[in-house]
Amino acid sequence: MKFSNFFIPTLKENPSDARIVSHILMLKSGMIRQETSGIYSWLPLGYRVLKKIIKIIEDLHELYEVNQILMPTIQSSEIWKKSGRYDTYGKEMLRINDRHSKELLYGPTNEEMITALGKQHIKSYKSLPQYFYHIQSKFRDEIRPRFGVMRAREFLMKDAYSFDINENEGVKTYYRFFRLYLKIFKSMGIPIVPVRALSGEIGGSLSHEFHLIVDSGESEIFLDKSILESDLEKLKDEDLKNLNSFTDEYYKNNKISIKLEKFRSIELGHIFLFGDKYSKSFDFNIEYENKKLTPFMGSYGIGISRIPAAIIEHSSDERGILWPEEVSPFEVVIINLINDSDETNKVSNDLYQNLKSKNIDVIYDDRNERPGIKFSDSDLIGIPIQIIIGKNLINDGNVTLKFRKDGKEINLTNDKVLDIIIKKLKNNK
RNA sequence: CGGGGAGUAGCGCAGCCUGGUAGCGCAUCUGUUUUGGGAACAGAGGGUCGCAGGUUCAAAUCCUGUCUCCCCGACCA
Repeated sequence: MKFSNFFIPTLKENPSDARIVSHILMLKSGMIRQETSGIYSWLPLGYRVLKKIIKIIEDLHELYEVNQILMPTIQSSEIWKKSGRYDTYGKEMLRINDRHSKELLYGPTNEEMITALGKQHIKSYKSLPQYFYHIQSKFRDEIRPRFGVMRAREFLMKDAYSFDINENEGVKTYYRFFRLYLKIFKSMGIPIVPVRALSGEIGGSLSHEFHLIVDSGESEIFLDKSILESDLEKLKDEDLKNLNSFTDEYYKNNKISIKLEKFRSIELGHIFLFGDKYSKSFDFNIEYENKKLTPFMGSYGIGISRIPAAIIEHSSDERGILWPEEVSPFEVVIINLINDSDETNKVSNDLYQNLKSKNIDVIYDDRNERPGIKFSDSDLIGIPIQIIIGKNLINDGNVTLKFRKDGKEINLTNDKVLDIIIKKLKNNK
């Protein structure tokens, strides 16, 4: 993408409505636009980040043999009456009537719908286990939306659901998703911490949340610091179960007496093993060894649209955002400082075309703007690698490779840049 | 829902107390000069002052109602 064609309404001044750094930077960098309280449009820059996150989630769910589907955002009240949650869910649920006065709702989650789907189509125990997921907008009518997309009312969520023949198998599936989650966040460059949690509204016995530790986080967690350094993917199910890390709620309710450290954090994922709560209320039964079997279920959520904000909370400086390469809207930005030089134009353009042909996400700042503006925009939007092309090219045939995170600069002849960037990005993949 | 704050040009704000018909910075447009860290000068365009009603010769300003947004608290990915 050329910067001159890229729609990116950046702001020079801090928006008056934003308080926390991620909200400020997302508005300033033109990632999002508020439509009304707690409801946002994703503009090109923001949507690119979102799509990177979605791609990682999709690829890894595919790797874990989870079926991707797409359920509707609008649901009928009937299935919610069946589970009993139409009454208990409360005002968080946005209820709508259609022209025939039929009661509809904008789904806050999909346990009921997936259970109805399972009941209709899963007819034999031999087809279990079954795993499904989808990525879709949800609506929860929060009492007070805040912090931009961090606590929005409409938000994008990945929610997966599992059906197993019994609790034993359900627990295996649960830890399968647990590991999948560790892998997903690792692939996004996010140091995630799993914590034992209460199940809340969804119900059930086993539940974990996946948190990112940041000082501005809304949640509080208690944990044994050694967890932060250990490679959790290598642990056995049993060890994952016994990790010393808890949500504050769980910590207090269960009167945990071990000495643990308290951190502020953002919840990015939540998994539940809730058993037959929904399959039972839907009368979802399968024949098994001449008896009835009620599938054992779990659900596994990731708050996708919250992730970009969480990453920014975790990683920014006074100039702007610092994206991890894995989710950065672009991997490389080419900054051409001299717009009316044939030489810099040619080198910039060639490099741009070459990087694109190697499938590297590159944005080329070809605007007729002053250097200061180009530098500050690049820093603001947080692209990890900058290639600066200007005077040095004309004088010495050099371009400058600059890393957003530490500001380190390397001068190279322009024929070497391509190889070095390709090598660097490949090493991290 | 309780408590607080705010709606004036695309963005950030002043003006309101003490009514006299709207201003500043940034952005935008034109021109000239600039160009390795948010340029300078000259000129130009842009506003139903959130909305409705009232008071008044006259309302951004006073009064009443209403809508929206933000912040603090209880709820949540």
